[in-house]
Order: sequence, then C-alpha cells, then structure tokens
Amino acid sequence: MPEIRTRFAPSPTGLLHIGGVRTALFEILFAHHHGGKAILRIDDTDRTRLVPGAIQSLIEDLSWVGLHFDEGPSDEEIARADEGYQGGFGIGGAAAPYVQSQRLGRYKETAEELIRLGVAYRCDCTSERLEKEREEQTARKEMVGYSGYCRERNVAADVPHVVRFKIPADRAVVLADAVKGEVRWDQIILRDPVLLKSDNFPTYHLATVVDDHDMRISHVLRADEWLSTAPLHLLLFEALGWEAPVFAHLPPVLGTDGKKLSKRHGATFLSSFREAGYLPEAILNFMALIGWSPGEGEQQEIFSMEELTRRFTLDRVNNAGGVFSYEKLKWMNGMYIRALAAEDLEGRLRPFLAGAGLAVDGEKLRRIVPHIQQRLELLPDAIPLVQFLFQAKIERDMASMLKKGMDAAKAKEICLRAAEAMGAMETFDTPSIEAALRGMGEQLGLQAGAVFTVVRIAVTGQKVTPPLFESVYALGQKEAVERLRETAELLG
RNA sequence: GGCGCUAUCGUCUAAGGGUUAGGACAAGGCCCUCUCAAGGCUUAAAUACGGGUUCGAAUCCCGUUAGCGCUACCA
Repeated sequence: MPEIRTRFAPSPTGLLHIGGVRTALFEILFAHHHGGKAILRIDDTDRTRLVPGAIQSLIEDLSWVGLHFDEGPSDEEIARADEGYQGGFGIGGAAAPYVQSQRLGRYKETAEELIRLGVAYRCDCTSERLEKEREEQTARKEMVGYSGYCRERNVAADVPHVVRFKIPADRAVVLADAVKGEVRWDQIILRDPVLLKSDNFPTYHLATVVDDHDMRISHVLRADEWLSTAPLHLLLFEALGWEAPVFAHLPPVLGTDGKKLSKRHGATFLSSFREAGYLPEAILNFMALIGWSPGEGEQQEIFSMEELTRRFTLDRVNNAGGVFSYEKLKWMNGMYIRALAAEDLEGRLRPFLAGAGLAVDGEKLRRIVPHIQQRLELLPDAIPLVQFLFQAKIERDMASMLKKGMDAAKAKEICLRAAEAMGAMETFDTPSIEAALRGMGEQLGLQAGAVFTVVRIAVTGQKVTPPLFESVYALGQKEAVERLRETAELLG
C-alpha cells in the first residue's frame, strides 16, 4: 500500500486561524493514524495579500500548539520567502521546496503542457474588458463569469496574458469524497478559471494540483468551501494523466450565528487563545471534537494526542458544520489545568503573573499553586487569586468584612488575637493556623466562618481567595502578622 | 439567480431499521464546604416539515423549508 501523505497548506496572509488549526490537526491525526506523513506547505501565491512575517508567526503558532509536521519548508526556504524570519522552525524533506513561490517553474511548465494538450489557453483580456463583461451579464441576469472570448484566439506567448482552463461543456464529474460520499456535478458551472496569473504565479487550482501530485499527497483533507471547485481539480488531474488523491472535505467551524467563524464572533486567531491563557492540549482536544467524534457510544471527552491519533478515522468525521463554543473550550481548559503537575502549572502561570506586573516570589507561588489549581479556567484567572502574595500594600475590602452582624470592635479583636496567635507559633504551618483560628472562634463565641471572613480580608484584602489557612501559610508568618496588625489599626 | 453541501436538546455530539433517543458544555436544584471553586447526585431540554418504503424510520428514498459555501488574475 502506498504511503499515506496529507498536507496542510496555509496562506501567509495573516495569523493562523483556529479553523486552520482544526484542519491541520485532522491532517496530522489522519496521517499518523495510518503511519503516514503530514506535510506543511506554504501557499504564498497571492502576492497582493502577502503579509511580511506571516510565515514566521504561522509556524511558530503551529509549533506552540503542538502540531508538528514530518515534512515542510527548511530554514533556508522560509528565510527566502519571509524576510523577517528569525529561524529555528525549519523542517525540510525530500519533496523540497515546500514554498510555492519557489516552485514557479513547475507551474509554468505544467500550464504550457496544458496548452499543448488543448485544455488550456492564453488569454490577454484586460481587467476592464472582464469588468464590462460581468456588468453586462449581471444586467441580463445571466451567470457571471468569463465568456471564453480568448478560447480560439491563439494569444501569443510574448504578450502579457493569463492561462485559463477550458472547462468542457456537458461533462459530468463525480467525486468520491471520503466524508461527503459521492458528490455529482452533471455539468460544471465554473467559467474557464485562471490557472496561471499574469505575474507568472499560479492560482490555487493549478498550484495545489501540481504540488499534490509532485509531493505524492494521497489524501487531501480541506475545508468544505473547496468542494465547489473540486471538479476543476479532478479535471486537471485527469488532463495531466495523474492519479488524483482521495479528497475529504471537512465540515466548517461556525460562529454562534451559523456563519463561518470570524472575528466578530470573538477571538479566532490561535495567538489570541494563547494570550487568553488557553492550554495547547485543551485547544487540540476541543478542536478534534468539532466535526469528529469517537462514536460507538463513547462518553469520554478528554483525549490526549496519542488517543486521538489512535482513534481518528475519516468515517467518524461529521458532515454538518459545528458551532465553536467558547464556553465548552473554557471548561475543557479547566480540566487540563487541573490535570497539570503543580510545577508545570507554576511555569505556565509565570508569564501571565509577570505580565500583570506582579513580582513573583517562587516559594510563595509554589505554596499556593496546588490550592488555586481547581479554581482556574484560564491561566490569567490566577492573577486575582494570588496577587495578595506579591503586593507590598494591599487594598482591603472593609465593607465586605463588616457585614452580617460583624462590627469594627469585634473585627479588631479578631485581628489582634489572630496576630498574637500567629506570631506566637513555633511551627507555622497550615494545621496550626487552622487550629488557632478555629479555637479563637470558640473562645469568642463566634462562628468559625465569621472569624475566617475577617481574617481573610485582613490578610488578603479580598473576600474571594484560595483556602484561608493555605493562603496565610503561603504569605508567611511575618507578613501575616503584620497585615493583621495593620487591619486592627484601620479598625480604630 | 445557478451549482453544491447540510439538518438530533440552546451548543458539541451518540444511536448505521426495533433504545424510556445516551453523554458532555451551558442552565436549575440538592449534597459537600472557611470565601470562591472543584467534586458527587439530580432536573429540564432534541430527531425542521410533508410524503413514501417497511411489521417497524432519527436512521433508507422523494419533496418542501431553512441555513451555509462557491460562483475573482483570493485562498
């Protein structure tokens, strides 16, 4: 059996979209499930939309999220295509180059071949002429598209021109799509599409067919939106005498309004999810479940990449589009955060804490992390929970302290006594703190909860915090006593 | 307009002719509890509509409706 080879071919026109992440994920899962290879190809054929630095950010994002390809552009190729490239993400492979702007010769010669075969022709129609044609067609309520004016004109090779494919009339095309099943077109409605642009760059249609053939791609997994142009690609493979790969058109990832997920639905760039404090593992797990499911009554939701790879098959890919739910992603992110080793979580938290301007003390952080772990959905959720540890001065929510029958005099007494008890401790640890605080409640004839609330706000400033005894312990004996005394003074 | 794709709780989905239509997120309730969480238990919530085929349809077929995609020298 020939090797299973898939490819992900993003355009460097901006940041990596979360929908692209899903496509790339499926490419990798499918290839690796079958012991094959996933290839990364850079589709930079649109010179007008090219964004400098986009390749760099694309592969950086891919790498961050944990999507690793078996073949792809080398450092040299990327550097040639993207001036700002810093290096370090090159992959390489036998089918190099993997950057389409570096494969121009192949597209050009294939276009010539197509002309020789009589299925393509040169066209020198100006954009004005095309524009006028379109206007007239619209006015006559006809189908809009190129009339085929240059089909028989034998436009010379030495004038500026494009190369167009001659769409055959009355040709039925059948696609055996691995996801959609058999899709049939009784006639192809496309109107002589451009294959090679006047700047000598190919359009997607030509480039993808040439490269998928050259790179021996066995399965093309791509977004649903390509389904309409699949007949063109099939015809191209046929005309060239090449065997077409298996196509699998993936259901779209939608926003809440049922339209393709875009900016107005919220964050859509992978980098925004990274900045918002999502974990790569959670993102991958979640994206796998939009448009794919393990089936067979499976009730598990959390899957590692290994499990996904083992279980992923195309026949479990759904036909219908799926709405991207930020809520569920958040829940899943929380699940992943809770499953992290404490040291791991510490490391992931640091950039966010530093970003919030907190001067993090490693020891304090180490003490508190296990206690905030089940309180986080997103990494930055930690900031309000731990900030009291790293601030020299805290603001106290006195209004919340003096609620429910608690008055200033009583609160002051609690603070004084607590300060005394804390200060007197020989071993300052969580059980001792708890014992002291609980004992105090009894002595004063107060509910433990009432005492805790006063101490909580006195020590942390906030009414919502990690568990009290652990928080006091994490802060340290000296600072805890100081903060209790400070509060007592504040209370008159 | 044309061509194509799609249709199960609000959302992601399971059920591949026979199930009380299952699970998860979100929502509500209860338990646990030092705040907030986490966790456990629990409630509500769906086969778009109409025809067939069949002893029997969420499931197969046809139609309707609705949504989406494509219809560029963009991908």
